Order: sequence, then C-alpha cells, then structure tokens
Amino acid sequence: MEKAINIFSALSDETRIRMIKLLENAGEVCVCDIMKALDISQTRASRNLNILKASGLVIDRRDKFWIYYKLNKFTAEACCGDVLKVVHKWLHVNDVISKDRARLKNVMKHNKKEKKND
Amino acid sequence: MEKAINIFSALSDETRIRMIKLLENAGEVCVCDIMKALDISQTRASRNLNILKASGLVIDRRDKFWIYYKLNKFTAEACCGDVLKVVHKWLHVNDVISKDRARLKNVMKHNKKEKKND
DNA sequence: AAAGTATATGCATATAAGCGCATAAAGGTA
DNA sequence: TACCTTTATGCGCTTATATGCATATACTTT
Repeated sequence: MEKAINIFSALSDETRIRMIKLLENAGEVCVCDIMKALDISQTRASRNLNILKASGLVIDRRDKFWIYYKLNKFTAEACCGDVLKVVHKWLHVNDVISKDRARLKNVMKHNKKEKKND
Repeated sequence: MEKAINIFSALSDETRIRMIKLLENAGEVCVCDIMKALDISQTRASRNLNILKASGLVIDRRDKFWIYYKLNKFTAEACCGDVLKVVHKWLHVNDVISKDRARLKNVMKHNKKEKKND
C-alpha cells in the first residue's frame, strides 16, 4: 500500500506530471535540459525528479557530467508501467505540455551544436 | 491536467485507499458504516469521502438518514474507471484492508437486525 | 413543531510538501 | 592540483493537508 501511495503522491503535482509527459515524448533527458524545457529552477527540477525516481516511475543513468532520466515502463513490478499507461491514456497534451516539448526541442538543437564543437 | 492531479491526490492517502478498497469489496456503504469499518472518527470519514467524491472516484446517494457511497466505475469520463482498475490490479489486499472488510461485515450483520426491528 | 439520527463544516492545530538560496558533492578537464 | 560543469542537499520559509472538537445542516419520525 505504501508503494502505491508513493506513486500516487508522485503524480499529484503539476511539475512532476509535466516531467513525465516530457519524458514520455522525448525518451531520455538530462536534468539541465529538463529544467530548461519546463523553465524551472535547478533545485526544483532535481528535487522533483528525485521524487519520481523514489516512487519508481523513472530511472536515471549517469553519462559524464549529465544524469539522464527516463520513464520506467518495464520494471519487474508492473504497476509503474500500468500507471504510466493510464497517465498516457487520459492525461491529454495541453498547452503547458506542448510548450515544454517545444522548448526541449529547441534546447536539444543547440545542445548538438555545442557538444559537437566541444 | 487538474482533474488528473485531483484524482492522484485523492489516492495518495491511506485512509482514502482503505475506503476505496472497502467499497471495491462491499459495493455501496453509508458513512456511518464506513467509519465503523475503518475505525475512524466521523469527521475523518466524512472529509475523506468528500475528497474522493470531489475527485470523481466515488459517487453518493441519499436514502433517508444515510448517504451511501460507491465507486464510480462507469462515468462518462473513462479515467476514473481506468484508475480504479489499476488500483484494483496492483493494490493488494493486506492486513489493514482485510480487517476493515471484516469489521464491515460485522457491522452489517448487526445493522440488519436493528433496521428490521425499527 | 420537537426530538432524534446521520452527515457536513468552521475553526484551531500539527504535520508535511514545495521551493528558493546558498553550498556541497560528483565527475570531468586543463 | 586547481578549476569547471552538472546535479544534489541542508536550511528556512510559505503554503497545503489531515484531523479533532464543537456545532450546524439535512432529513426522518413522532
């Protein structure tokens, strides 16, 4: 029951829903890109990603400087996948979410250039 | 998005999960029986049922003195049904929930007698 | 109308959540 | 080693949530 409650708490916040909808669309994104996409502070991004991670809904992976987060659809405990399906099914893409995704695209475009020129 | 968040908030509390698991099992139950089943105060029962009702997860109906609550599985907005399915699928019946159900059975037994003798 | 039963609600309070600021920690690069 | 970039965290503040107590409201019965 505690795990379920953790998952539901994790989902009961707009910032975290936006993160999930972003990851749903973009796959794997690092913290600094997420904060730019959602236009939120670094602290806020980090804290909320940590809550999602603690709930099991997302997993992370380090690569050099960056820590990449993605949805945890395929966990042994199927509940995460089930919940994420529900979220996908009836949490429609709205204006806020579209803008987040658009900002991310923009960020990614510039990232490529900068990382290649490094 | 707001509706989704309301539903997830509604589910992120143990008392309310216990209520849902009780209704899932028993169908339609009035407030006074729910408070006896969960062994909680009247205020607490009423407030939490109201939160579930506001989220759309349950609906109520008055009959004489009593207000009966039940799960709202078949709403036009399918999300409630979907979420309740998820809750049913991976929120296992544990000790707390079993005891709630047992207490309810007991209460119902006595209710019948009293109501017939009215 | 009066009294009784069930449910809801205003108020006060304790606990938790969300977030910004400053700073630490982790891991690279020069 | 010294420095830089990214991410995490301790602290304090503000706001929200959960709950008990007392009381109001809704409805029924006599």
